[in-house]
Amino acid sequence: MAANAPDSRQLYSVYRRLLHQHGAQNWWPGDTPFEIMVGAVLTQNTAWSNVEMAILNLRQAGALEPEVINRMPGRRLATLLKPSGYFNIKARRLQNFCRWYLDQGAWDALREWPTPDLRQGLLSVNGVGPETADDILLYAFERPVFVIDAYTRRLFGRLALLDVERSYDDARGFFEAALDSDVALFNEYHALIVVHGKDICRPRPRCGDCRLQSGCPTATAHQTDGR
DNA sequence: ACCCAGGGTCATA
DNA sequence: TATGACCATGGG
Repeated sequence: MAANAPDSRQLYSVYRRLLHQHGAQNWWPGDTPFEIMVGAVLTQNTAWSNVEMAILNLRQAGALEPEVINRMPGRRLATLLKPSGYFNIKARRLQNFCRWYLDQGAWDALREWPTPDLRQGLLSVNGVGPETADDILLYAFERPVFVIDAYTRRLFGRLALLDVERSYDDARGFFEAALDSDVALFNEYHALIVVHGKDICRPRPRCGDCRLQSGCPTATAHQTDGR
């Protein structure tokens, strides 16, 4: 039932309100492009506080470099990743990514790739899906790509600006068509959506009768959308 | 003792 | 193509 035609004014209005409420976030929380890429993989369905512990482990082990991650035994890597959860899968995914990253010539080569090619390359890695790829494109390679995540769907779904059922690429196209193609804008907007989601735009409480993962669709009595 | 978190892949129908 | 199972830890 949600309106789906891109509406620039509404999207910019929401952006200004988020910025006013939360202040500039200056993302991504990570020092180097490669650390950002690692964080993007590790944060899949995982609280960032857990990811931080895993990245700290990697740093202390001198393993925040693709060559080191690649030649490390999978078991050893999984141990370092333990606090971030899904550590066996993530160890494999990180090594898949690092192998691809080095095979393509690492940063100096990849930074020259056109965005569509870079996106396809990232998606070709087993363990890198659309959101992880776009995190990397936007925050590491500074390409104007609008990241869609669970917080984005929840917030704009509740604002009735976005149909929650739309596909990832469709939802991304919705934002990219309505907003100026601006890296700084996309960067800050997504960061604000996440911060707002953690603080204010909470998940809907479960109704007790059903066990749907994202909350009972009929349990509408809540005051968690924020203003 | 729940519930949730900045997803993605794979097997099945 | 569409749903479900699975992955797993730390914090509220």
